[in-house]
Amino acid sequence: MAKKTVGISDVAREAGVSVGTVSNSFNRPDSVAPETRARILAVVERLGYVRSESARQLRTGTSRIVALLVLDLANPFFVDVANGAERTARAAGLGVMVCTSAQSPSDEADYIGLFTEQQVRGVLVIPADPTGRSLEPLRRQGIPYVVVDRLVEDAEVCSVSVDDVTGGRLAVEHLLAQGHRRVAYISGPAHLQQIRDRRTGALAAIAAAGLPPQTLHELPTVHMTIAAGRDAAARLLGLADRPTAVFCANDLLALGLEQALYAAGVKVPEEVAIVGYDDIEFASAVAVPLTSVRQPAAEMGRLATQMLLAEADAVGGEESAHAHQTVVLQPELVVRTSSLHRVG
Amino acid sequence: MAKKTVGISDVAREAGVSVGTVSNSFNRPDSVAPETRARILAVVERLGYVRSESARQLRTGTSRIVALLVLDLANPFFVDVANGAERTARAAGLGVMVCTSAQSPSDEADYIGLFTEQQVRGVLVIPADPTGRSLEPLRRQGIPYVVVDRLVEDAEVCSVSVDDVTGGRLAVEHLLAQGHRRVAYISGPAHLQQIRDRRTGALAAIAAAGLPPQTLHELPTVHMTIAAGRDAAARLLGLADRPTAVFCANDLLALGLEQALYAAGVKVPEEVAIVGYDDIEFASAVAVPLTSVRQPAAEMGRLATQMLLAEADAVGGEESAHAHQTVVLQPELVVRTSSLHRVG
DNA sequence: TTGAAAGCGCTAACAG
DNA sequence: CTGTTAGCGCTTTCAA
Repeated sequence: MAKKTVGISDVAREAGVSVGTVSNSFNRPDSVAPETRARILAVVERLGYVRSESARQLRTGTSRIVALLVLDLANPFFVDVANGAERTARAAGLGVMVCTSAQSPSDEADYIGLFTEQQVRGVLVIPADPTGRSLEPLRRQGIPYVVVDRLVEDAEVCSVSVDDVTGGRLAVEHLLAQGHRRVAYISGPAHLQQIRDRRTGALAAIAAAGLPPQTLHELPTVHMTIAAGRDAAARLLGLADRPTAVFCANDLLALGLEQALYAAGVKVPEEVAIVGYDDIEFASAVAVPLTSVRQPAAEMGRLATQMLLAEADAVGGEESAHAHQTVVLQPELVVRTSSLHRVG
Repeated sequence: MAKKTVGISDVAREAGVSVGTVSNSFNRPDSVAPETRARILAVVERLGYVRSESARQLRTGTSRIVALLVLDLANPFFVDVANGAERTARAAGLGVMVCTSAQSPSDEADYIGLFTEQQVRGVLVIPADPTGRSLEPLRRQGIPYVVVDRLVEDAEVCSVSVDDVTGGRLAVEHLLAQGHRRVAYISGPAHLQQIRDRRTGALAAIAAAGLPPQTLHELPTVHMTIAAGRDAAARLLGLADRPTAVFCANDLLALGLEQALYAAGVKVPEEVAIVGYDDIEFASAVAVPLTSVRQPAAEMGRLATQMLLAEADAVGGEESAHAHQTVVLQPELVVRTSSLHRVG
């Protein structure tokens, strides 16, 4: 039963060459005579030889997997980011380890610990810990990482994010252009920069239109889920001077809101217009399709991975000072039915 | 810049002990004097020592990560499976590498190759290759794996799946009970056992009701996505004797269908009743909530992981013949508005 | 309870 | 073009 695992030396013996030549036939094929190489490959095939990554890694000091730590795969937005990352990494011959921090800084720290022990090639992280302290081990171990979906000013780290101020502005500009003068902002945890930035953008749009800040009525949520969106609907309907338009901090909230409004007999967009955020696929799949601020999620994953690999190569190769960069992508408003109704 | 990475020998020297003792203080704490251990830990802390997994793995022959290969994270059903698996693995101190085969047998084969090279602890796989041939390398390498979401009769492998015949039966029984006598089945690729099983269940319900098989009108799709659901709606509406009820092979199809029907002015459930499959969160988040056959996705991920770890332990430990098992979970019908209207 | 030493399987010089 | 060889950092007997 205990069939001894076949190693490089077995192949060498069987092919009548040295282990070095076998190794070369894999890693520098050109330095091996074609005929020898063919013979080796045949033996590899016959014996079912499989390289041991752990041995290679121990030797070379670098693994062939990159880690991606997201907050929550239940939000399709993060799935899109993951897909973009996975495709890019695979194109480079690397595997991606997708993990979920569930927004928990301690889970995040655990995973970061795992990644350092694995000596992964690099990590893409959407930070759960606002202090950024949990990323410290990566820096200490010299493991490249890029922060995704968060703007990081620190010149010592790469980051890819989307301009949330613009996103918020686009959303509310659109609403104001439809004639709305009382807008609710169903938001999320105040400690999230994104939530603050989108509010800033929203207020900028309001100011630009010559309206008072009170035009925006914020309804914060804790979880930014569909359920939270339903709850927010109840609060919205309870408001004295009910807003005629709502800007939601993500599509999950918007979906929950739209459903609850429907259940309450409140017409969308006639009585309440809605704009969501992220433009997840489900946003366009409901009866009254959702207007949403589209974030280039897959593109973010792709770019982040490219930057990560570039940094990893720089570290691996020359000590050429890798220039950390901060990329900020632009969002885009996708107008659909949920906001298409002029008022006033 | 090139700060030499600190290894176990650095810790040993600094703590005035041998490397063996340092290793023991991690792996068999009880065999080390508490005082010695404390001293070592202090040094570890001070030096920021991190174990090298690759070295451990090379030595012990087994890694601390399990792989999960799903078809497509865009379907929340698979995300739920992944979450169940991830939680269970983490509880066991293992990391999970979630990968996507995009339904492509060749991508699947590539990933399986990666997993064998990594010598992962085990793999959970939702097969994309119906022949099961791409899993051969795992078997050859002696890497434990369990097949998820597919029934595998083979006594040589563990599998966890859900009873699709029952699922199909539940869905159509419900529809017939509402008085429907013409039911459409918006299905998927015929090579999928699930698609066939659900049809079998649907037909069984029809037969049990004393109705002819023609009662079921199948509309196959290629992709089982929201877009495919919209397309199917068009086909449905073009039918001569239009069915009054539709059973969809998954919720994505059902969502697309419901949206298209709404756009066409066809009332759900009054004119057409709908039952979906999977009970993803979004199914209950739309204006007319979807009746759906719930599959215990997270439970499947959890169970599969447990079985995998059990098998891995069996392999690692004694040669105690691990008893492969085939677990079949039961689905459950969740009735919501989309099917609540009596006809006839 | 601790130390010494033998590799795990591979890559990358360096010789030939 | 190919062979030899020295480790990569750790775990694990085996002695002391």
